[in-house]
Amino acid sequence: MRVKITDIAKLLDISPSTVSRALAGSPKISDKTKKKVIDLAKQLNYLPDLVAQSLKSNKTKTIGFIIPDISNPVCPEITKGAEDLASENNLNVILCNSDYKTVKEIENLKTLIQKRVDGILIIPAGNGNYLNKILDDIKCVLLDKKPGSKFEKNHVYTDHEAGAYLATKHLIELGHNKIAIVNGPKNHSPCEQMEKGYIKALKQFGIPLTSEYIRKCNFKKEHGCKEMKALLSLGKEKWPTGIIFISDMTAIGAYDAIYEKDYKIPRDFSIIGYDNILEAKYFNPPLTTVNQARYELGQIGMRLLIDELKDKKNSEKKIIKLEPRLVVRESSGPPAKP
Amino acid sequence: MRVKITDIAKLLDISPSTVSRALAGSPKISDKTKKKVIDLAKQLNYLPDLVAQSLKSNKTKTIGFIIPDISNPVCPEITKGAEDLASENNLNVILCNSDYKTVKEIENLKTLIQKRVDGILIIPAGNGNYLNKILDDIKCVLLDKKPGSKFEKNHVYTDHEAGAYLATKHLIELGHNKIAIVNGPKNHSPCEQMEKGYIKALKQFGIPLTSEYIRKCNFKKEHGCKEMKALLSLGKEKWPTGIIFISDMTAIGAYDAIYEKDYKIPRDFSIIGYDNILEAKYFNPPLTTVNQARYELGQIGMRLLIDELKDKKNSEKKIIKLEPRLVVRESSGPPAKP
DNA sequence: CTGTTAGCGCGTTCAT
DNA sequence: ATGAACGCGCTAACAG
Repeated sequence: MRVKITDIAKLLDISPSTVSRALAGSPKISDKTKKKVIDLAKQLNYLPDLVAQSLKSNKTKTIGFIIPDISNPVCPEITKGAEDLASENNLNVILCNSDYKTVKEIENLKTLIQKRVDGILIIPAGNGNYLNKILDDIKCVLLDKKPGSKFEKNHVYTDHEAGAYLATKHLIELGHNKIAIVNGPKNHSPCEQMEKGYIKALKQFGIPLTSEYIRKCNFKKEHGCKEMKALLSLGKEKWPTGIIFISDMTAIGAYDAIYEKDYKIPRDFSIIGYDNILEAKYFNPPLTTVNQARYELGQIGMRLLIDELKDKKNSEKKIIKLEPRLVVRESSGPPAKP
Repeated sequence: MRVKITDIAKLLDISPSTVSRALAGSPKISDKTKKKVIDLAKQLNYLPDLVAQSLKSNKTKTIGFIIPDISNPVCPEITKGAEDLASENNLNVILCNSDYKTVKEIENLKTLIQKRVDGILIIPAGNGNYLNKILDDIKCVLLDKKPGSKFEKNHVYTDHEAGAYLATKHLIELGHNKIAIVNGPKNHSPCEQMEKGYIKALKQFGIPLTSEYIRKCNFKKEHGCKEMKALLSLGKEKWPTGIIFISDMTAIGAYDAIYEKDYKIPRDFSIIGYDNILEAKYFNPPLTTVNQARYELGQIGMRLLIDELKDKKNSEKKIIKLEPRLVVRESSGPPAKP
């Protein structure tokens, strides 16, 4: 059995509240009793029961953290940024994967609320518009989702519209005019933004949209490979010469499809990824990509949440936008002359 | 204010215990009251307070999960394996990073115990021998640590001795006899095992040990780069021609050091990594490495823990050993002829 | 300075 | 089939 406050009280023949106060360092307790209590507690290896404390205090010192998939290479650093700061503030993090499913996300949310977490950090699986009801009066921060017109929550997000715009413009300036985007699923906030940025750049440079060049897939390598194969099957005349992928992982899947047919990058296809994962620099050829500050995203999100936890009066919500940055490497170049 | 059982009771003019029983589906409650209660609960969006339940039941439905660093590319998949299974079993996971520091690890452990987690999954930061006292009567599973002679806990680990042996033997069979290992820090269980495997292979093939060829560093890219530079500074005569790294990330750091001096892989140096991260296949050249089943490690660990949670009688502890596998790619080849 | 009492929200006796 | 009373471990209000 674990030792509790009443055990110490009995052994010392004092009341439980005195023990509690002594342990809490209350100034009203004599130094003598304080010492007695603290010594015995140490000796018995007493550890306060945080569940009981939570019931009383209405605080759990625990944060819920919901992300799509920790094995997506983007997530670990976001998580680390959040966890590091939580740890510094004596907070623990419950990690939940939604697997990009809003149903699972909502289940996770309910459980977290039942566990009375002090706050929630969430990267929405979908567009996140459905979250306002559930999150209601929970302190929380939405990550990587551009806030809608009526935002009621804190937001930290990367300007993916700008990211996709930069990538598209880069290809256009290299001389490409047949540019495809292999985007993520519909109804996913960052992907919606990326499509906007892509279209904005094309329009700006007077390049007509081609519906076959706007494709959707999921975030894994295999999906990128499959979409690249679909593009290849369009026939040489209609091939896009520059392709932007939703993630570095899907881009690397495209490498597979391209090499399988003995084409070359960037001679035949310029490939641009997204995320700038650590390994992108070492791909063959090194991948041109859009860098986003992942650690900061998590860290700033947790910062906002912690600020809100400390803040008694329910002050105004904050929005923080992070700027992505194009990283030009060798997977992009001018298109082959016909 | 959140709605609680007593609220429902008052509105229905029945006792809290009846509500509690109805919600729990007790057979002693009439179907009529049951329906009334359940309907109202749904209507009021009642969610039971799990903190209060935990205090009563001594169960938190929460697992503590301590790893060195979620941003180390090995960890996410282990975590996913564990979390997926936890999720299926209505368990949540509190994620803690020890940052490879035993001090932080022990702090995390204490907090988790105070939060009364049902069990703990841990990848020890060091050799883990100090853990027996603290974990004492906590249900837990040690991950990626070879059990000592007197094991009192469940263990799931990869046979890193075999992994390093395979890598070393591969280099020897290619014709190398100057083989270095850039290992992880001392007192780290997997690294101790790897050194054993390396030495075993050298001995078996009658190759003498060279102390300068046994190096230690940390797990990040930069550390691998630094150690490779140190090896390069040994001078051409003493250069090892084959080098085994503790991780794919440190190996890729070595690529940097090698390319900086315009040497070639594997012409001048054969490089072998460890882990087989998803991206290793796409490095330039594709990295020969040792594959370990990461998702399975986490999953099997959680399986064991869940089994132990269900098991009333404190049954015997289990040890599960996973076998690594050499993945030969193009970063390893015969040494250059003198 | 210290002890007594009460209550956080729930489940579980023990009554009826 | 239902209600009253109690306790999980801790802290805070009240009393002295």
